[in-house]
Amino acid sequence: MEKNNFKILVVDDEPDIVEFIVYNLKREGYEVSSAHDGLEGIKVAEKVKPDLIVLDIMMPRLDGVEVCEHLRRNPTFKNTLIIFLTALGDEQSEIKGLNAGADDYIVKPIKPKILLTRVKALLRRLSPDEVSGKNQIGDFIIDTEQYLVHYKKDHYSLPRKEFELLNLLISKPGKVFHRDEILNKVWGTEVIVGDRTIDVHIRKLRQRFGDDHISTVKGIGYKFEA
Amino acid sequence: MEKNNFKILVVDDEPDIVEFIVYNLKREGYEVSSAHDGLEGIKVAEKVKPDLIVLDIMMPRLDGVEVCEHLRRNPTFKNTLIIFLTALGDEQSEIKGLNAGADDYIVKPIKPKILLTRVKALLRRLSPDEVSGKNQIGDFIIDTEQYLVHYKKDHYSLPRKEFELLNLLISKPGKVFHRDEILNKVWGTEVIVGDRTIDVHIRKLRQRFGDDHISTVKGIGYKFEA
DNA sequence: AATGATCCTTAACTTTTACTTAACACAGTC
DNA sequence: GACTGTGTTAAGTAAAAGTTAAGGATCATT
Repeated sequence: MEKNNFKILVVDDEPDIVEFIVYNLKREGYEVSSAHDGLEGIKVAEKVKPDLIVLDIMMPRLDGVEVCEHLRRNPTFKNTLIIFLTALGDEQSEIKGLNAGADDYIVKPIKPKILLTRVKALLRRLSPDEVSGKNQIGDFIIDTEQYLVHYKKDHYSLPRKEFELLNLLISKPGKVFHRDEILNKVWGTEVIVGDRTIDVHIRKLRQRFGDDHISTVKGIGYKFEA
Repeated sequence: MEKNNFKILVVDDEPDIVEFIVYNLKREGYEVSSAHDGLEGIKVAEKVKPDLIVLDIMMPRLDGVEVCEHLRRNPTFKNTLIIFLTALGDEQSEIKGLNAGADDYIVKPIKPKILLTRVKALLRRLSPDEVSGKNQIGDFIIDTEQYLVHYKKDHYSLPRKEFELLNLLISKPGKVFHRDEILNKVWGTEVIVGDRTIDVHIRKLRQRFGDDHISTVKGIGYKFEA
């Protein structure tokens, strides 16, 4: 069981279904809470501030669409992901749900695999900074797992700082990274290094891969040219 | 037809389906391009940099899942939304698709309403990011993230003060900015510079973009002409 | 623990670029 | 026609980044 820190709230009036979903989500390492109708759902949501809510549409007291609309009005939940559960073929609910601000819906009966992949797909969007795996742009492929940079059919094993600097710049091609930002993300907030340190590492990257890929924006910082 | 600036790419090997989807999206005001197989899809994507891609899974040359995986490796497309088209009940593709980094999928046969509400739901999530960092007026686009000024299909990398001055004036087209105000906002309160300094920077901007965009209000300051 | 290799940071120096100034020209106003 | 505010230009100055080599830190190897 991998560890991840996402909080998920499951709201449905049928206890069996809640249990079934909660069980599957917990097995994946999510932190799961639950509620059994719309009103309770809102209360729990306000308390635990989940990253994602699995929300049944047909419920007593307050249906899923209303819950969704209510939550979306609150800035706290503007970026909370919401997945609806709908009865098979209920196209109307589906449209209403998405219009109410939901991010996805799943048709009952629920298949665990489908549920989990969709949850994962949505949550991935929540942590965009994560640069795991491979990162390709132009002639470059950055392999963060192996700490390797593939460039034009060759591959290089860069020193750590050089690698992290390049990886940072490449993570958003074209974006100008302020020197402060670079220091924070590559060197961390605690360490204080001199002004020329960044330059020296930039220079090494330019020596390796040519001057055309990293450009200077004077007074601001550096950027990777797409 | 409302105006929105989102670019959508449709990739499917069946011309009828492409046409059908393109027609529906265009009616909503989206800027739509299309491709007829995976390889072409990637090429077009790299050219137009769409905000969202509607991607068929079953295609010759390169199937949708592969296209998706390829694109996701490139930081440029890290936040590009991807919707898969799958045949009815093909649960395996669905899971593979979402694992490959898709944001949603739609089961064929496609119903326009479903397609459009889902497209809208996904794009809504994108908007706040898109807006920040870009400022468009007339022929100008100020990109503060890349520190670039796009002007009539060309782009310029201005020195800092010039950039900030232009950005200030353009932030409220038509408004007259007092010289004092300009000094405060661009130069800061601490620094004291001579009278002619502003003029010189205004002049540089006029040299670059022509005299028609920035006009002098004698005794007061300058303004950007909309 | 000693060795050697690699990597990181620094400091001094050079180069480049951007910014400011000063001197003067011009235009409109009283 | 003196005054005020802005336009223009080129030259001087300041600031940021580039470059280099050297010293120290770190790490793997023996």
